[in-house]
Amino acid sequence: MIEQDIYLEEVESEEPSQFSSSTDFLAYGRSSLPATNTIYRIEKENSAHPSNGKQEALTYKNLPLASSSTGQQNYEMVHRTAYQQSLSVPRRPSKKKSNLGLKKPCNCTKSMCLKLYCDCFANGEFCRDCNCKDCHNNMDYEAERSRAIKQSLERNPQAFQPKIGVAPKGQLEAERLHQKGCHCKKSSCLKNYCECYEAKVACTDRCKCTSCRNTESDRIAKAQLASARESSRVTSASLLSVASGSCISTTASASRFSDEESDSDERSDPKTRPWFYLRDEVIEATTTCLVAQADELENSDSAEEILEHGILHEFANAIRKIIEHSQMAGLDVAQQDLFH
DNA sequence: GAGTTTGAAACT
DNA sequence: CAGTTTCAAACTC
Ligand SMILES: [Zn+2]
Ligand SMILES: [Zn+2]
Ligand SMILES: [Zn+2]
Ligand SMILES: [Zn+2]
Ligand SMILES: [Zn+2]
Ligand SMILES: [Zn+2]
Repeated sequence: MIEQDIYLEEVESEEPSQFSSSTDFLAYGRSSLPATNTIYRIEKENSAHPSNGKQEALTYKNLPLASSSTGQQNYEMVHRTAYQQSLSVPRRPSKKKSNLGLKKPCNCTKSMCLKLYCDCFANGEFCRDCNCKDCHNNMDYEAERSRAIKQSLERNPQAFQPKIGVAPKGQLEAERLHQKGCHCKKSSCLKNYCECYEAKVACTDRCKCTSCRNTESDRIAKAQLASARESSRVTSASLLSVASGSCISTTASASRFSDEESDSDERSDPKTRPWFYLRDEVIEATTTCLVAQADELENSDSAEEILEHGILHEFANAIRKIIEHSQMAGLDVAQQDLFH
């Protein structure tokens, strides 16, 4: 198992350059076929495993087979595309943030990964590092797989076309929308059940969704709200930072508490310093409160001014509480739970 | 991890 | 084409 994995890595690094770069036809969700006339035949060869003579390992070759002047989509081309991508689409590392663009393993159990239910198959990829059971989406079942591709294309000639239009090079946002549209009924198109929402695009008139909250105007409003929240969050945090003197500041109030003059820790009592009471936890708790306040106000159709007012009020409350606690000259003043 | 919800794909 | 079933992922607890 492990040995085979290593060997496949070797194959990947040896041969991918024979194919055109995948970036030409990678798109969200699905692959589009490269603009090429050449049809390749994929050959499977059995060869001894490099580190284990008994075990068979696979190597794949691409051989020019024919030329098509039409460029018409057929299952052989899909086949080739799949192989290209199986080489070029990076496997999803076991754990990593921002998995965008990386193939994520499927978990199919009943489709043999030969129906569009399977994301790997639907993306024109071979299953690799998947958790599927009884998987036939690999070169061991080349014929069956080709038949399945052909079937899928018969049912829907667009089956392997990208569902979301590719943003053309120069034109931004041109038609980066769902081509067929969704048919959501209960998600308001606000959960990843919705293909539009999942692709981070707005629903359009192509969609036949009911009670949609993923229209273009919905998205704009949401973005504005988020940016307002973020800016207020940053403002709050920076205000607290300035107040604590952790910022190099030219303001009088900050320089009054400047730490520069005192070289030694003992020279001035830490308890007289703002930063002693405005530790990271306190700042974080305060920020959390402010964000929570923002969230509350967000629901009541808030003009942005009202929002800022409320947040400022909450900020004043926080500062007041912090000062109260700092005046209790106890040993670990700031360690008490401030917001209970 | 188990159980539920969801909507695309498949089927009739 | 419409109605139903199947399926795997998204989600919930
Ligand atoms: Zn699968
Ligand atoms: Zn898979
Ligand atoms: Zn599979
Ligand atoms: Zn939707
Ligand atoms: Zn939609
Ligand atoms: Zn919608």
